[in-house]
Amino acid sequence: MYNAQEIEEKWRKYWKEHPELFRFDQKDTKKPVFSIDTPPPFTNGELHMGQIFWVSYIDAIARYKKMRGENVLCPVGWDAHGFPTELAVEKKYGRNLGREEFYKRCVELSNENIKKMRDQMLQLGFVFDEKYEYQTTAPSYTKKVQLSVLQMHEKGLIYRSAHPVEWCVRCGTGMSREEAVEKEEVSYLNYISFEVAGEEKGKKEERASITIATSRPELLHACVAVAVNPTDKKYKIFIGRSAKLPLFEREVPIIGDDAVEKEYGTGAEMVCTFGDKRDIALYYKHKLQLIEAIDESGRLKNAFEFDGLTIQKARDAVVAKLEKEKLLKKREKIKHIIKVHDRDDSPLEFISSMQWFMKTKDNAEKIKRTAKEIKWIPESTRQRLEDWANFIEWDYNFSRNRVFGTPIPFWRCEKCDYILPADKGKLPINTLDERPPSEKCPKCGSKVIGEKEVFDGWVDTGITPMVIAGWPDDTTLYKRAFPNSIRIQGTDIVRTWAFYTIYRTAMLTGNKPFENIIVNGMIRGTDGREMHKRYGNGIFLPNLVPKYPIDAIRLWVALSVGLGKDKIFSYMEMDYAKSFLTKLYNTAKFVEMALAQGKAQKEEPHKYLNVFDIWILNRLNDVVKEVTESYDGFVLYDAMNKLTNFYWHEFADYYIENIKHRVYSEDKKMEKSKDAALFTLRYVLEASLQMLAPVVPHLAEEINSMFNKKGSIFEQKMPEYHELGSGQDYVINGLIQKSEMEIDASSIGTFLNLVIGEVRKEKAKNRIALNHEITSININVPDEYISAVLASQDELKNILKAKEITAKKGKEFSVSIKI
RNA sequence: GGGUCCAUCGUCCAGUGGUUAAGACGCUAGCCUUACACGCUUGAGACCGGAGUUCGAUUCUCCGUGGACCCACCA
Repeated sequence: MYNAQEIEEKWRKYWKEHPELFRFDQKDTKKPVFSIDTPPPFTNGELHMGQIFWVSYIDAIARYKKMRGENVLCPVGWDAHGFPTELAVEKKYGRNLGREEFYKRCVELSNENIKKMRDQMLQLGFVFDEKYEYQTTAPSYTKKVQLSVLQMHEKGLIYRSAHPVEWCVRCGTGMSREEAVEKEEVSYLNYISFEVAGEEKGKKEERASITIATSRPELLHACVAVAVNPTDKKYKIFIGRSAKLPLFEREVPIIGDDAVEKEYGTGAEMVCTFGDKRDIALYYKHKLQLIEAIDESGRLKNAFEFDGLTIQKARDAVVAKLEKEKLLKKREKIKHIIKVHDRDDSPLEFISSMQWFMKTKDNAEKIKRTAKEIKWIPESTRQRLEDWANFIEWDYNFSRNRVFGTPIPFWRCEKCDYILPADKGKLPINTLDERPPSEKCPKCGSKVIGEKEVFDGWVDTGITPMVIAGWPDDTTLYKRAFPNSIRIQGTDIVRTWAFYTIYRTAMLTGNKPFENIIVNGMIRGTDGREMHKRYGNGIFLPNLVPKYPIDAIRLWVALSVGLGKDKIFSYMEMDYAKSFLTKLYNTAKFVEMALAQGKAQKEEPHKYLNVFDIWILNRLNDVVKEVTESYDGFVLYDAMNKLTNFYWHEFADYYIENIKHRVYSEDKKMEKSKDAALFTLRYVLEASLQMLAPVVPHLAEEINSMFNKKGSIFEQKMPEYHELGSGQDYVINGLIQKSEMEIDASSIGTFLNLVIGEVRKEKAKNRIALNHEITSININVPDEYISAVLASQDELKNILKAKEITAKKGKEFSVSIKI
C-alpha cells in the first residue's frame, strides 16, 4: 500500500502553490466558460456526508472541464444565517446582548465554523476559486440580496398580508417549520349540530340540519364555513346555502370541497380561522372571512362570553354549554397528531398576523416552464420540482422573526402597512437603524417604522447563480457565466433551494439559473436510515480518514450509482475503491521499473507494435469514447465503472501479463519488440491516468510525477477518441496510424486472450502454478483465426510458458495442455 | 389519499427485446508468478409473482406483492 497521507499532503500543497492551475481566468475571452453553482453549506462546523459527496463529485467535474481546456469558474459559498447559530450564541452569551452585538457574535461563530469546514473541503482536494468565495453574512452579499428583493418589489412581486403562522403560546413566538414537531395526543371528536338556514324557493320543507365533527369546539366562534364533499349525497343539496352557528348568532356558508372525507366523522366539518393547516387551505381556496380566534398569549378573542379564556378552559366551557343546550350529539375518543414546539412540547396554534410575501403561486407555470429548459440529471428528479409547483397553496412567506438574518430593506406604515422601499444606492441597509425616506406614511399619514423581521435563509441562497456570475456589477462576466453551466444539489432541497432559485432568477432575469442540474440522493447510514444525530449513524470525514485515502473516498463517490436515489453507505464499496488505488499504484511501479530496464525510447517505437499492443491501444480508444461521453453527460459512475474495469481487468490482468516476457528479455533480437511494449505500457498508463485524474487527483499527480518530472497532470489534455477505419488502425497521440500487419488486431487480440484464459483454467484444474513450464498446448482454432495463432506461436509460448504449441483447424474452439 | 423511484447470485450492485447475464464482498480450490498475498488464477451462486405485446421478455405494458422516498391529511 502506498502512503496516501503523505502523497495527499504533498499535492494539496502543490495545488495551493500553483493556484493558476485551477483559477478562473477572467482575462481569457477565448476559452468557453464553465461556471458551477454549489450548495453553500450551512455553517455548523462539520461537513456531513452529503457535502462530502457533492464536493467530491463537482470537483471531479471541474477538473475534467479544466482538462478539456475550458475556463472553469468554481466558487464556494457559505450559508451562514440560521437559527442554530442563534441558539449557540444564546447559549454561550445569554439572551441579553443587544441586536447588533448579537449579530456580531453570530458572525464570529459562523466564521469559526467556516474555517473548519473549509479545511475539510480542502482536505478532500476541492480546488474551488478562493477569489470568488462568498458568504451570506458579508455586507457585499447582503447588498445583493436586498437589491434582488427591491427589484422584485418594483415588479410587483412583494406584498404584505395577514397570514397564519405557527405560534407557541407559551413562549410567545412564531415557529419555523423545522421547530414544529409532531406529537400524538388523545382527544375527543365532538359532534355538533348546525341548523341549515333559509329555504329552497317555492318549497316548504322541514328544518334541515348538518352535524359536524370537530376536535376543536373552542374555536366555534371563529367558524367561517361548513365544508362537505361535493359528491356526498347526504349534503350536496346544501352547498351554497348557509348554516346557523350554535351558541353564536351568525350564519356561515356551506361549501363543497374534495378535501372533505365522506367517511370521516359525519362527513361534514367546520372551517375555523384557524384550527389547523386544512383550515388555512380552505380559507384561501374559498376566500372565506377571517375571524381571529386566539390572541398571542393563547386566550380566546372575538368569542363574546368566552373571551379571555385559555384554550383548554374554553374547550370545557363550550362543550358544557353545548351539552346544556342539547346541541352536542356525541363525543368520541380519538388519537390524533398535533404539532408541538420542539423545545417545550407545548401545542402550537395558528395566529394570524401581517407577513411579507413573494408571489409564487401565480407564477407556478413560469417556474415549471423554466425548469423544463434545464437538463435535470437524472431526468426523473424534475418531477419533485413539478409536484411542488403544482401544490403551492399560498405564496412564499419570506420573513422570519429572528435576528441573525439579512435585514429586510423596507419600512412600512405602522397602521396601513404601506411599504416604503429603501434607496437602492444605499445598500446594504438595516431599516431599524436608518431614517425612512418619509417620516409619515404617504398614504395615511401615520408613523413609518423599520422592519424588525429578517429574510428566510432561502432568500439569501436563492440568487447564488446570479451572484457567482458577478451580478449586478460585473456585466462582462455575467454575460459569459449566466446562466451557470451546472449546479449540484441534493434531492432534499429541490422544493426549496432549486425551487426558489428558479423562481427568483426567472422573475429577475427572465432566464433559467443554470443549464444543468445534478440531483444526488441522500447518503444513508449503514443501518439504512437517514444519517441523523438521534440515530448516531452519521459518518463524517474524520471517521474515514486516515483509514481510507481521500482518493478512495472520491472514487467511492463516483462509483456510487444512481444519482437521484438514496444510497446506503457501504464500507465494502469503499474498500473496493481503495483496492483499485493500490492496483493503480502497483501497476505504475511496474511500468516505472520496466521503463528503467529498457534503453532510452527509440524514435517511433510504435512502428514495431505487435498484435497485443495494438489490441490494448484499440481497447483504450473504445474506453476513451465511453469515458468522455459519460463525463460530458456528468455521469461519473459510467466513466469510472468503464475505466476501472478496463484498467484492472484488461490492462493489468491481460496486457501486462502478456508483455512481461518482452520487458524482461535481454535478447538483442527482442530489442525492438521490447521498446514497443514499453512504449505501449507507458502510453496506456498515461492516458488512463489522465482520465482518472479528475476523480483521483492526488494519486494521479503522484504517478504522473514518476514519469514526467515537471508539472501537473492537470496541465495535460484528456485523450481523444478517434473513429477507426479498419482493424489495422490505431491511435497514437491523437493521430490515426496504420499497422503494417494485415490483420484485425482487435479481434485477434481478443481471441488470443481467450486462448490464454483457457490455458490458465487448464493449469488451475491441474493445480499447477501459472508460471510452471508445460510440455505442450493443443488448440482447436476456428478457420478465421488459424493463421493468426500460427503467427503468434512464439509469442504464446513465452506468455504461457509452454515448450510447444500446436494449432489445428477445428469447428469447436478448444484448448488442451500436456504437463 | 396523491406522487416518484425501485425489485437481478447469501450481501452489495451493473446490464440487455435474442448475451455464456458483468463486477465487488463473502464462500470454494489452487498459486509466495522478478508491480501488487491489500495480489493472481479457478469454481459454485441470481433476473419478485401473474397476465399481456412479441417468433422470442430478465428487459416493453398492465395488475399484484414487497421496499424506499416525497407530498398531503388525521376536521
